[in-house]
Amino acid sequence: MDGCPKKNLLAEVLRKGIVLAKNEQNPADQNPTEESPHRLIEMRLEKMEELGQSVELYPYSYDRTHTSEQARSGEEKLVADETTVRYPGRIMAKRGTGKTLFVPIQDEWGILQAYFRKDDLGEEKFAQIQKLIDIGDWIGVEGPLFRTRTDELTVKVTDFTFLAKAIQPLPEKFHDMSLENKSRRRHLDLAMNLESRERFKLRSAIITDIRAFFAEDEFLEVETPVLQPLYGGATARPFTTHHNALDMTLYMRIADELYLKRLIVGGLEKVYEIAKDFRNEGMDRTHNPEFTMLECYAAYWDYHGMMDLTERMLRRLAVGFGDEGRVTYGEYEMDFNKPFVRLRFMDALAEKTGQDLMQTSTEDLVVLAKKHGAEIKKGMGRDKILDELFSVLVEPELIQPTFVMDHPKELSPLAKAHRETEGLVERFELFIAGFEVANSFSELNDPREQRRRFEDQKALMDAGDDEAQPIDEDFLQAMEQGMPPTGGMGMGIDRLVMLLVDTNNIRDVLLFPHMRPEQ
RNA sequence: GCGCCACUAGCUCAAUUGGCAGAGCAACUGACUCUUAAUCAGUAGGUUCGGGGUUCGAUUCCCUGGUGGCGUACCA
Repeated sequence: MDGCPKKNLLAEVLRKGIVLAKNEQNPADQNPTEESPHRLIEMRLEKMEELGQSVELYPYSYDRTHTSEQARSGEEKLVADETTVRYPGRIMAKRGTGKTLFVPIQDEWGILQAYFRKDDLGEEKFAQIQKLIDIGDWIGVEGPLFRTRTDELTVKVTDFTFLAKAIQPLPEKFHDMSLENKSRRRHLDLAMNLESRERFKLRSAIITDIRAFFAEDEFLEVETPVLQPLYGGATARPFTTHHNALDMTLYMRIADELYLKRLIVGGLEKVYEIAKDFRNEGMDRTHNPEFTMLECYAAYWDYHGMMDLTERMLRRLAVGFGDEGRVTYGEYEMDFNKPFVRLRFMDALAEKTGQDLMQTSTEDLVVLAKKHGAEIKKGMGRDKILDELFSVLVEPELIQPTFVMDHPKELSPLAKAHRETEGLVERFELFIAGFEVANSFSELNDPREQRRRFEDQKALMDAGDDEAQPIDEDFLQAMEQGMPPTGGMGMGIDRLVMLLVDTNNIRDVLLFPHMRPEQ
């Protein structure tokens, strides 16, 4: 094998070839990197220059008479009346047969095809569209509508206006872009994928409908600070920033809860905010560093009131955006028309384990949890073990909308103690398709108790827990002014949208998800 | 954070044991007056993610850095 003559000969020839190529290259090629990478762009710039000699390259406006949708819906009358339409959009393809040219033009609502004929347009104009105007450019076409032999609604172009040049080429049209490319260059994703457009329009419509829902219920939409001198209302690490004029540290909010409660103290009885929150934590399929959170608070309500509100809201969304109240998510089919299941936390565990765990000793609880495959770490409190057990035994089965209520106390530092059962709090979480959609409490409004809990948090913080909350004296002072009984609810809007548009990746519902910088 | 996998033309992807880096779309030239993934003939396009190593020879094997995907952990 080693001395194979054929092999050595081949190697020698190849080596010579490489040396030759190098020798050729060195003297001749002064600028080897200059030429190739942008050849497509250079080509387009050249065409642009030529086109610029006869038309305005970047005109200021265009008078549209019809969108693609309006042209389609009004076709019968438009064709009968031989109405001249003026239709602008982006060129998505060019199909020429020498002296004719078919050009699909896309606007926000879809694609309408345009038909260019040399005989109709004359030599110069036809040469423009055929030679100088590229896929990706924007034009407005003018002419009557007709149906082609293959029954495609088409603008028969009598004149057209150049609207803007695309120096960059569009991506290839019949393969999907990678999720990375879609997320990094959303403008291309939106240009190429109408279903992506529809998804983001749906997100917008969902949020609009949520606002309408709260307006009908006479909630007041408010805005509270994003930049906060102290962060709170959740357990999470914050982003930190600096105010130059005041020379002070400010934090991006991790929640708006503490400010909304001050409004309740002030006498605004029903408030809500759709807030961007920021948490300095890991990113994955279901977490983005900035995300949209709905929080609402209502004076004189408890968590039962919030449960009713949450159920009404989600049923409305499922009717509006699902199939008559039914929503498909992956392999699951949920029916929002039926009353949501209401399941007490401890009852669910009792049913799964066959015993009342309120009475079980912590030692027995650890044994039980391990038996069911829950991960038990040192230092976990009794309630934390219950939570682990719950997430292993119960959560995966919560496909239909289900309120899990009355949690153990340790898990819920912001909730009011349960009015009947010792050791529990008045809280609910809404689970749908196996993940948590909403979280709600009868809000704690005793300032002495609130101060104790802040001090517990402070102790955790001093012990090195970087997710613990600092003591917020301003908030405590507001609470000392007296907050009426209040129900509060928080809902992750991004995850709600994921559910309604049936995707398992948060990047599909965020126009510009956070990405690591390229290179 | 950790683990596994991926990165090749503007885009989507090939490339046998380590042996001349390819296709489709987009682009360019030409033909074609109802096309619709138009068609036909031809042309051009590459730092194979960066850096190092092994080898006569690396897209391929090893090390290292980057980015991404999936899983997992933490977490609304």
